[in-house]
Amino acid sequence: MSNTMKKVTITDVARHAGVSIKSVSRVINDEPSVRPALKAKVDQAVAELGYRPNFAARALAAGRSFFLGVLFDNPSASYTLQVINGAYAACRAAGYQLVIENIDAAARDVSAQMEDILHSSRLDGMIVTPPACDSEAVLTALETKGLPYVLLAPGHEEPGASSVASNDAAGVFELVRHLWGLGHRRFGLINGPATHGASHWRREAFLNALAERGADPATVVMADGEFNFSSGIGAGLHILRQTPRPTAIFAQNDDMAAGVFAAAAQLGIKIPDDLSVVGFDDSWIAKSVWPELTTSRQPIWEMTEAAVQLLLNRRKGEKGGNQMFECTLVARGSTAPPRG
Amino acid sequence: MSNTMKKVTITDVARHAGVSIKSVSRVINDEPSVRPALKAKVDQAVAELGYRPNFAARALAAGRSFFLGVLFDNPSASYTLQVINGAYAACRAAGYQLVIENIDAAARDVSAQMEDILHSSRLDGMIVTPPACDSEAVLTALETKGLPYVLLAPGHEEPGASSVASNDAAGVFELVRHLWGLGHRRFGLINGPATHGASHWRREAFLNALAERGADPATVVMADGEFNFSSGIGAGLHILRQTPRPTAIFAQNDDMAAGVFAAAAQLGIKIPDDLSVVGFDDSWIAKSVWPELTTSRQPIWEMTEAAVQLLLNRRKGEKGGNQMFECTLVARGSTAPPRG
DNA sequence: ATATACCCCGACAGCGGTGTCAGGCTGAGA
DNA sequence: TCTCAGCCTGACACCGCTGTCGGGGTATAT
Repeated sequence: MSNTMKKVTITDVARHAGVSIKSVSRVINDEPSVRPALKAKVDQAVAELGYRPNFAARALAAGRSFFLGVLFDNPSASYTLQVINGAYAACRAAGYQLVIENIDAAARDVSAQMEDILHSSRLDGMIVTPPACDSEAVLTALETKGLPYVLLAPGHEEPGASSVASNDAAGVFELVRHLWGLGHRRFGLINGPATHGASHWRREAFLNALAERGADPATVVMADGEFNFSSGIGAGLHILRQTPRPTAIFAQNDDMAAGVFAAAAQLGIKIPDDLSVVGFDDSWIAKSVWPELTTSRQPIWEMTEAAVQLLLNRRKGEKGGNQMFECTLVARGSTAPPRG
Repeated sequence: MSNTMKKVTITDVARHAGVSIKSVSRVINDEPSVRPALKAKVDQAVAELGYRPNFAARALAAGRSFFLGVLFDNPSASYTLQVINGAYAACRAAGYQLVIENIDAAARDVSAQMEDILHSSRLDGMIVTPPACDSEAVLTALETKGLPYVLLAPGHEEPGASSVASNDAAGVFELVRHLWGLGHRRFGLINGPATHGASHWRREAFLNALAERGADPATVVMADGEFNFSSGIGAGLHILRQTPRPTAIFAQNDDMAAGVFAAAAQLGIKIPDDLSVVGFDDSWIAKSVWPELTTSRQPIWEMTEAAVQLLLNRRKGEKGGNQMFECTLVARGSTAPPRG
């Protein structure tokens, strides 16, 4: 093991193994056509010396940085952190480093921000999270810079772009099946902001699923939110003051669903006795309310790992693809049969 | 501006400005003894060519990486993200990159994990967040590697180490003053885990503040939590079932305070009418409950920025220091005079 | 005008790897 | 046994920037 502190370089390894530095380099990089015997010698020397390649030197010589970036726009705590964790794990496993980048896609100077980010940190690739992945300016910047990127849950079909998405529609269908099965017939729906693609397709999926069961979509009480807690309160209050009051509310993400809890508390409405609530994402907040929130789990971790893989594969010349992940129903305490 | 795409190197700038590359380097690095006229020429050339120094080359030549790490152990969403954001901003401002590192300080192989992290990513410094900052193994690894580090809210006095802390005691005193002023006399206290230094001193501060006002600390109903939501529920239930029931509960962080909300809801206890609740940190969850949580704001952003500065200054040979930040009371809807 | 410091600036050698390319070794075919 | 691919391996330049150090310029004193 590495008793040796202080920088061991490739030259040391080469000398120790009695081969050339280039050969060591080949072994390190898993290049083809390296005879097993050579590889063994080198591997042993590496182990004995505790050698670790120097990032900077590799980056400089190879012209790549071994850095992958994740671009965030809306730092919604739970979602963001899940993405970070997933990407982090995948990166480390691949010998890459993860760097976080933030922009404000709503601002006027998006292009300048992107220019700045892309220029200053020489990334090998970038994962673009919603809603940045739907920003024209962001994609253009990426494109002109020629940086490989993969879109996470993009709201639109980008011709040649790689993407990783979740089957939200199926997830929503499950949710509806669940609620319908419990006996609910009067529904409330809280949409997300129009800038997020998810807002559209989750709404469509919800209304379609209802229609499929013979319900009249026109009876659904809708309200708009911002994918955050406080907007959920407002939307929740709006919906819960309708007559007849819905017995179940679908909030398009967990944060807004939590807001509905607050709204219900204010109005003295008990969950799940008087009202069932479902969210979407199964983010951290879903288990931070009481009763815990029934929701549809989006496999964010897996999706992010896939995104990293896509990025790495593109380096090897492979074409990017479009992967789809399934959402799964997570039934918790916030849903129950309607009373009466 | 930079119409020019494709790598502009320091050589290009030097040629364009009619100076040597070393002079450009000097200007870039703000080295002393550079005549204004020279600096002006270089700056102009840099601007005209849209030059950005290459990270890898700088890192390789200078023997530093321009990377700062933040070490996390307990990915408590809100806290973690606030730290990341603060550190991110400070890093970018200083021309550094931020890399996130996770470990499991409770695991047996902490040393191996640290070894791995420290070896593979050649950081220039590291910010160590709680509770990792109190892990013997972590600090030892840092020390033997000789990597500059700064402790964020450490639970103990580490002789030569730099640290940034918040004045939790004062924050807790404020909280007590607030509750006492409202008329509360029977209190509940939810502690954090023993591995966190904060658990100890927040408890002491709370009991002292009460004693100072003539209350008998022995009447305080205590329960232990884990600094997370669900443990807050359990602790809350425990406390709220006591007779006589406390009229106010201090949970040592916001997550557990939110748990108390859930516990109260289960027992049909109304906040703030029947029970006042206060937390600590003013993290994201404080505004994700209803009524919003009265808490003590810990200036995490500022603290993190300070930590980065400390790290950067140490590079310049300055000695590290120990900075202290004040906590401020944030009165929201979860506190009110006790009923009756 | 000349000497004496002092202050700037430039030439050059690496930092630690990787890409290129030529040469050596291997095994198959004659 | 000799020839000729074909597969491995090694020598070397170079990626873009910074540290060192010596030379030249500038200002001040004489």
